[in-house]
Amino acid sequence: MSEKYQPHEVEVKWQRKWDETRIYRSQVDWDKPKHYALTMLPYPSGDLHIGHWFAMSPSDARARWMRMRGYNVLFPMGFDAFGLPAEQAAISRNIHPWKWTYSNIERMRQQLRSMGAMFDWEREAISCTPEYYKWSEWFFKKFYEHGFAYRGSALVNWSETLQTVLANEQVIDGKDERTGQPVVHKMMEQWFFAITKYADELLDFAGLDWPQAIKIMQTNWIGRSEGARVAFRTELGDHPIEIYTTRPDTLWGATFMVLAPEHDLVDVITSAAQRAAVDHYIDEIAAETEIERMMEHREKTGVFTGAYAINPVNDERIPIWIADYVMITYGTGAIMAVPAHDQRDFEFARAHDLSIRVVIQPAEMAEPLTDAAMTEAYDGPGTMVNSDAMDGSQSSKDKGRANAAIGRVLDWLEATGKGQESVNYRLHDWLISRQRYWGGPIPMMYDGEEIIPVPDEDLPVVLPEDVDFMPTGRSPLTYHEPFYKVDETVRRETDTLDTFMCSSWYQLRYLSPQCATAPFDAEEAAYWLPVDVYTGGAEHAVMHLLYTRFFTKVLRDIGVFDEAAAVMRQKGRDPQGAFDEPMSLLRNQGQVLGGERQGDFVLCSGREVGGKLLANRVEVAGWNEAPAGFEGRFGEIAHRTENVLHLDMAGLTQFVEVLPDAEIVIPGIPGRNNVNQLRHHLEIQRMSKSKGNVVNPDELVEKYGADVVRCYLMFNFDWQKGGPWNENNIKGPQGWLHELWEIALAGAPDSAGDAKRERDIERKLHQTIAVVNRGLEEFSFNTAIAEQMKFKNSFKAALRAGGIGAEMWREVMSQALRLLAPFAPHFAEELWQRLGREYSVHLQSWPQYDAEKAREEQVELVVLINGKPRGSVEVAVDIERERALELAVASEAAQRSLAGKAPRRTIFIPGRNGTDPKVNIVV
RNA sequence: GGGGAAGUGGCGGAAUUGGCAGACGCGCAUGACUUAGGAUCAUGUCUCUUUUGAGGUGAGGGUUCGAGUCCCUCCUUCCUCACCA
Repeated sequence: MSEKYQPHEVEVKWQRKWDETRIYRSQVDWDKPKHYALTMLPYPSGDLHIGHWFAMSPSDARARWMRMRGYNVLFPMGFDAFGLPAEQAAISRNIHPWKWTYSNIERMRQQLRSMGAMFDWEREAISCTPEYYKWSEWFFKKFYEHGFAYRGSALVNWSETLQTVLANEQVIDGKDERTGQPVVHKMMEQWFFAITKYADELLDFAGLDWPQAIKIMQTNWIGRSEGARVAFRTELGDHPIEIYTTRPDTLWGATFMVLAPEHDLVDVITSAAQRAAVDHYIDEIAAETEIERMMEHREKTGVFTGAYAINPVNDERIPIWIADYVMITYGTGAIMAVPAHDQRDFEFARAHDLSIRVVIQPAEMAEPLTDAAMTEAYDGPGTMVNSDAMDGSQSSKDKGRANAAIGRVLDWLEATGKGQESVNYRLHDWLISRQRYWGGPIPMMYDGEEIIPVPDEDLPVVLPEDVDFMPTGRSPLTYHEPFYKVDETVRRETDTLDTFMCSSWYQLRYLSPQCATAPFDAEEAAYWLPVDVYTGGAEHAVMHLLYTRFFTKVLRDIGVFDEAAAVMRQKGRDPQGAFDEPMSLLRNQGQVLGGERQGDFVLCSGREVGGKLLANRVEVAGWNEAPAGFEGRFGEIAHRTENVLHLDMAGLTQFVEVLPDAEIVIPGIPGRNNVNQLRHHLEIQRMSKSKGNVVNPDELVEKYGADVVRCYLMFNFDWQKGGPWNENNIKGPQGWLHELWEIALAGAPDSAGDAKRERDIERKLHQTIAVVNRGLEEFSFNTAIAEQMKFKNSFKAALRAGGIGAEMWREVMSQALRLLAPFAPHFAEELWQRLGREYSVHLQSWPQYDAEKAREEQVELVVLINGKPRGSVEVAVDIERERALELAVASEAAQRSLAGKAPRRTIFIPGRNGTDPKVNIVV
């Protein structure tokens, strides 16, 4: 009996040895091709989550593969260490954020090491250290000097719970995206980054190999739209009210205007008679949170201001209302309302008895459309009517100038000076300041109204440690006098930087985390940039991933990369485009979800038809046994397709078709229920502490060893999709490694080699190499491992059958272990050593795929009859078309189907890349 | 409501450009070994059918010699933005 594989001893041993021998140290080497592989850095929350393993260990496998293929690979790791949780821990548990963060980092570093990844720890960067945030501050100053950072007043998202403002990107459904607490809009003076200056460039993804979904999300977030700005003046006084519209072709249909309640002009134009009503409405709206304001299917409320505007296109007098369905944050915060052709305006008009005028006659309608006949707004294509000189223009479904009517009106507006063609963005400037302590200080000072940047030689502005964390909600910096009081008149900024700013450039700090004279070393940047492969979660689609693109573009434009570009030229590399985008290729992993959940046990009654129960009543039972005397079917819903339930009762599957009008009784849910509400036992959900379905990676490593966990994560999921956790499946990869261990320790056979059998295993090996390469290339880690399992099966069978000589055995093992090394680094290293090979397997070159060796000699010629496989004939791999047709037609399967007749048609499908050729015979 | 992704065995999931659907693994079944097995090994495992054969990738239609893959209609699920003017 051979020795068992002991993961713990082996893994710790090799982790130490790798450290000691520094085999993962990455250094600039201009003679080697570079590969910068980056995986998103974690926030030091306390413990490494299985999600971190799922994101990082496949990324590590891919980085290792690139390295073995001869690339000089940089695969760094660090911590995104500023942020609110540390501060909350300080307040609630009286522990300093430094201490909390550092002990978490300490712990997570150990957990990361247990993963066996090839992180180069010498390049570790931690965003909350003065050595790091000095350069965050420096960048802030650069942005300020070049007009990309400015202080401005704006309506911002304020979180009462967090006592800070948040960026738009951090607010989801009116709630803070981290804590789920509501936010309110507040007018405040804050620091902004001018990301909107790059709106158009950020819409350009040319040359980026990023997931389509991310590109679309960013495009939607930026929200570019084309239309016109038109100023309506008020009837009394000349207060122009500028509106933005994407439908200038409906200008003649504007029967009223609506301003957002927060609009500046509301106060100016409101009549004395309406003053009380308007003020009352504004107060009501202000008291609402953003969540309430965004409730679906809200009634369209609003009040008349008492003022009238003049529509510049036809000089009509129209009333001005305020309503909360107009958002101050979009466009100009004011709209012309065209109820006939905009659903929201339509609803508002009907609710407040405002007039509706049709100005687009529907294309498909013979009779003129009248407002009385309308039950909803018409926003389809048609002909402009009631629009003076523009009548007859054709309005299509297209947006912008692609629509003839819009184009014509835009020209007319420009020519008459009544309006301008205009592009609008949903994107707002990035609100960068936070009223919190645990962030990078903003290096600015104030002398009264005057803004004074902190001189470079005084950077970094250091976060004071001796502060009190009182549960006031306010940042301790605001009452730490030595910090904010620079001298008698000068006060220091007490707001800190959004942590997303710190993570917008961390890929640069990894290049030279110890560099004291610059944010990064120019030569390192010249060699390593841009990041070649970036992996991480899709939840950062419009925050981090948009910010870091913006950041990179600004740095490029203000010359931060100039020196690196010079080094590139000097080394004979073209810097053109190298600094346009931070990451050339991006892939998102999916999410590991909690395990299966028990489903509903149901009692179904109805009538039996053909082995199936047609149920007219389904009741969800609170127990798992049928009551005595119950007739019908009872069981757990194992599966459901449409209205057919697959009931599992004592391992037997029964089918129940739920009739459309069946009564469905679910305890606790009164009223009519739907078949869709029935839960089958596969329902899965996100892992969370409150659901008690969290998987702890430390325990898994303890139980199975890191390599088994790595292989399980890579093998059992489609990495880009994620899926439910099922620890039973870990037996697959575990058994595979176990068998490999047995094979390796059994040693080389002493039987003589048989040429044909050795050729067979060699062929399989090279076929495996090809599939593993493709799997790693395409982030299809599961197929890369499946193919190696298959190879193990073949090799095992071959060894049992005999005919594999010692030399071939050693050759196969050598290659197989190198294929395995990126996936199971410790295990492969251990066997590599036990087979007497030179340290380290990770310093070996990747097995070279040899197409000639992978080539099959004999293949199956598949005979298809009308496209369905019906037989096969063994033939040579390079069989000619004519010969294949002949053999196929002569085959038994074909003869049977043809029954003496000639085929109507025959099609030869050659075998690609060694796959079987086929002949389709149409009879 | 807009935008996007996806629906394949009991389960996780495979299937280059349309070319043998269900690789690999889990589970399950049978057998072997064992004092024992939640260990290990072997064999089998889409469905129906006696062989033969027939059917089968959410539903329905279409294109094609041939469709999981392409097109149209619909259903379901997930993600995302959301009164976006």
